[in-house]
Amino acid sequence: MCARVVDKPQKRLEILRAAMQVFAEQGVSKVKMSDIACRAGIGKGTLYEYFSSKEELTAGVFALFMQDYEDFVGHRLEHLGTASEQIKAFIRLSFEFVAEKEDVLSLILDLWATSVPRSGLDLIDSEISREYRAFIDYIQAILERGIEQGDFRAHRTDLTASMILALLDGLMFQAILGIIDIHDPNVPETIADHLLISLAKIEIDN
Amino acid sequence: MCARVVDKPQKRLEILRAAMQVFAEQGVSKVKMSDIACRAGIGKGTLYEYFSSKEELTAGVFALFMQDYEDFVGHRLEHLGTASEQIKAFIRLSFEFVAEKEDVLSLILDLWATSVPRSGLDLIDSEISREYRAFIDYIQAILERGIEQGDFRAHRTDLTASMILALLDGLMFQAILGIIDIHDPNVPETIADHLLISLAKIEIDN
Amino acid sequence: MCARVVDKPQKRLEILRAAMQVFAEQGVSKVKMSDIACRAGIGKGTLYEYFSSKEELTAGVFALFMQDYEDFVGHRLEHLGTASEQIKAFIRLSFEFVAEKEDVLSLILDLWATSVPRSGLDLIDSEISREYRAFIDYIQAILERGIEQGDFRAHRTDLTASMILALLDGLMFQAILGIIDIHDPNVPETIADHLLISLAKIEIDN
Amino acid sequence: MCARVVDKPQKRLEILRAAMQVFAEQGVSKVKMSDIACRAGIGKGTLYEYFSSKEELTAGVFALFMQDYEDFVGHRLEHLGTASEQIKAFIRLSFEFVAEKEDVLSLILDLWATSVPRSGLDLIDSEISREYRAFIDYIQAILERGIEQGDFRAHRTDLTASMILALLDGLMFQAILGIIDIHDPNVPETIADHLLISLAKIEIDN
DNA sequence: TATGAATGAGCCTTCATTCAT
DNA sequence: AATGAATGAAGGCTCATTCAT
Repeated sequence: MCARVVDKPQKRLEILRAAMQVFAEQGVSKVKMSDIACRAGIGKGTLYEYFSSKEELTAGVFALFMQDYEDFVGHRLEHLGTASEQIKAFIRLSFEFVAEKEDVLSLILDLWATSVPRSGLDLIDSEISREYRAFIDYIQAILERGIEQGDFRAHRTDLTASMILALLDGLMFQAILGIIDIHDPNVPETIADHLLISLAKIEIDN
Repeated sequence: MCARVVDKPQKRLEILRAAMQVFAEQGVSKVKMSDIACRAGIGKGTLYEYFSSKEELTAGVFALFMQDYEDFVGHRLEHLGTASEQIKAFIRLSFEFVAEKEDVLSLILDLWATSVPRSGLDLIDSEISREYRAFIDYIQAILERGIEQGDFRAHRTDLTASMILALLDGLMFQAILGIIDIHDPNVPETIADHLLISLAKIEIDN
Repeated sequence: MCARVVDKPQKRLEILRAAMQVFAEQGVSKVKMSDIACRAGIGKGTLYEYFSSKEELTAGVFALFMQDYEDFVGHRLEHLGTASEQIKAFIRLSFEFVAEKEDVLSLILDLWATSVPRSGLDLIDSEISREYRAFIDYIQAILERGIEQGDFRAHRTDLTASMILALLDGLMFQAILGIIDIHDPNVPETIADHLLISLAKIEIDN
Repeated sequence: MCARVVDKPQKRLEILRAAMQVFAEQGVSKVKMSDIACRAGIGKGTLYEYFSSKEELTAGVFALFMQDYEDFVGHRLEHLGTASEQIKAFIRLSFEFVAEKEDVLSLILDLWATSVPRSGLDLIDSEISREYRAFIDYIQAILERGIEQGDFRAHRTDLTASMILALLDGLMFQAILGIIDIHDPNVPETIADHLLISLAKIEIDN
């Protein structure tokens, strides 16, 4: 009769948020579509109005998580001055992000596991790889600028960028396992210091 | 009088190796018990003579992987001299290990995803956590000795140990994604250099 | 807006009736869930919308059978006059019931075998025991009233009640084996006569 | 080399006794061949030296149980005088038998359930039926003799024989359920009294 | 548009039976 | 004769997906 007006994109987002929670709590492979529907407060069949399969929904959750990270970090980095400051801020913001997202932190592991090329979930894995490379490029660009501006010594910035992200990833894993305290501000501070020391121009000069 | 003689521990190991391969190729959750049996060249039912469930078999695979790593790295580290050398060797050996194990590398991600505390697989998760902490302690001990011996400046060795492992973990992830080349000897070299620079006593003195 | 409308209790009953048939034909342990689904004209998975396991479904079938018996016998007994008449009617109705239910008669044996305390099927066994005792109490009450009213001589009514049910159970077993003819009206008649003779007040008086 | 001398029939019997125990404890369908082998203290494969299948072994257990009953009751009945005494003794001995066999009592229910014609276990079911009819014939012969000798009134002895066995079967079931106390000597006494009253010549005369 | 009842392919696990020793 | 490791058919149960309402 009369078409109820539904904000589809909005509802889609709500579903993704609900799914993200449940995925984080139980792990992607243990979660049933009905669990997600239940958490989202909708019917099981309705999920399929927004996502054509569990795989697509999963990909959507992962994409959203990456988007959250980009939004969280990206916006606050742009107006910063030196490359050093940006690197330091990047590390700090990354920690803040995971601290804030603590409840869905374990999702990252599933995200990683799912992103390995062999998995049938091609929707996801190519996406992740691309996003990941984009982050590396982003960091690398900062490093390059740092070298240009005399902040950093010249070096293989691609490797350093990889290192920085690797460091953050690995620490997130330890945070999930409860090995490091994600809320301790000393941690990102110390990490950043170590890093900047090894990048500093003065080291080489000596 | 007496039945077929079988080296049970040996066969158990063969099954684990077969399972490790299949897990790496397809991901733990996609692999069927029949796949493993098939790869191991035995009947499906025979698996249950050695493992009471898929979960237990999975735990066994993970434990074996960790054991492989410990064996690979541990044995070659002991006879080395200075702490610096040991750290450098640890990084290099870790890279060598993953380069050698390239075919089962992606298993690590499943291992991690499975090891997050919430997952029902308690057999695994406590094991992983414990193993992981043991590694950190091991590195930390090297660092402490390095400080005593004047190789390294004084600092929070717990954090540095965490960092080193995090770095290696994160890089392994990138290796799996194909972002870094695990066979390039420059990578561990550069990583180690960065690290040692940031730990070196002389930097601070200056 | 709203999903398919289904009379769940009604469908549950239909499934139980179908299962009852198949159980009677092949024996509980030989019947597969898929057999039941097939007979009920539904999909295998649908069974699990109504029963969480084969055990629960089995318990449901048994409960239904007992219910049928209670309904069949109970309703027609109430308006009868003397205790003698009621006992006689109880025996006759029990025979009529099994004659009518001839097709599912053999189910009783499975029901009994399953109801023995040791079997894991606790859902069933406690139920059966309780129902059985209820029947005994019911008969005992009739006997007590018969004594009060001078129909029967005084005696241990609990034992007699047990006897009466035992007799009926045992004869049902023989009916299943084809040893007695359940349709012969002389059988319940003769049984009842024997019984009433042994209960009659006049015997003792003499 | 040298053939070990084994008393096959003896060992066969030991296996049957072991199986009888386990069947009684867990129910025929829940018992695994390995359980029986374990209880019998032999290897799983050895069972198949004595029985070609689980079905045959099960049939053997049931036959043994019937044999035990026949032996227990039969031998002590022969030298008794009147038919009344024999009937009374038969009831008492039946109770004594189940009291003595209390540990394997629940086996009877499985025996019955298995004996229903439709069950695939044809080995067993025809056997049971035949044995059962033999018992009825036996009782009937006693009754006939009782009539000839003037102990009992004339009546349909086939039905009475059925009744007597039905009564005993039904009471055994109640004993298994814990409804009657198998050790209470009043029970068989009372049962027998009821029965003999209803059979007595004098009743009819009056 | 929303729903949840229905479905059946698919998987883990069991266990009677076989057979090499 | 005795054994127990190996097997694979079989069955209970799950869950992503469909579709009638």
